[in-house]
Amino acid sequence: MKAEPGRPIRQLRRNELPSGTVELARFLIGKTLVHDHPMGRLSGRIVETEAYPPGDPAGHSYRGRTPSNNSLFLDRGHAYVYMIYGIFFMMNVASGSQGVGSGVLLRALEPIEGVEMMGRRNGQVRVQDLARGPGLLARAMRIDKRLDGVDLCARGRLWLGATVRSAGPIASSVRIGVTRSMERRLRFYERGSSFVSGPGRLRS
DNA sequence: TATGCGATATTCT
DNA sequence: GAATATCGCATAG
Repeated sequence: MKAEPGRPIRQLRRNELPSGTVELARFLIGKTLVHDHPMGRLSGRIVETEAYPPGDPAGHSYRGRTPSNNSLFLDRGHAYVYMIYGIFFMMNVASGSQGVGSGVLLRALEPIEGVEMMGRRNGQVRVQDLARGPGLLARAMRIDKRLDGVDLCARGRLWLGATVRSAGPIASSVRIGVTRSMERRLRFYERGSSFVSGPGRLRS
């Protein structure tokens, strides 16, 4: 892997994270997700998120705290990782205070470091597609259930970093794939980014 | 470009 | 037994 940045990425402190779920979802656009993997560093610029606020019928915390969704109830800045459809993992950033179930789903990244390791096999996969969509994002970043509950603001393998390149205009839309509260515009993305997921009409 | 469907495991009813 | 915050492939327009 090529050591890319001239300057180390600064880790975000918890008190820099906005306390509201929607605010955090917006805030995270343009920020960095870093995984210091044994095989090398993987990092990417967050370009698409979705908010799942407290009391949201579409949120995993809606029916109360269970062993599987416990991480959503941690203080903001903790990772909630779960498996879906038996195949993919999804990563969220818990957004509430201790005991409040809410989070922000990370939906797409612009790969920065470790691009080769992100599963680009013999140039078949375009860089734009490596982390387009929440399932692909987790796969590219080598995120699985073992990272569930990790504090992204503490020293560890997985953490949130400050902006590397400032974000362009941020647009919003309805969320993708949800079947409840379908009208709420809780998806946020960097307008014009070619790394954003979803159908064309939800990317501009 | 848009829509439909199968694969697959865990959780909850 | 049903549902699921998905993806990739197939097919049609």
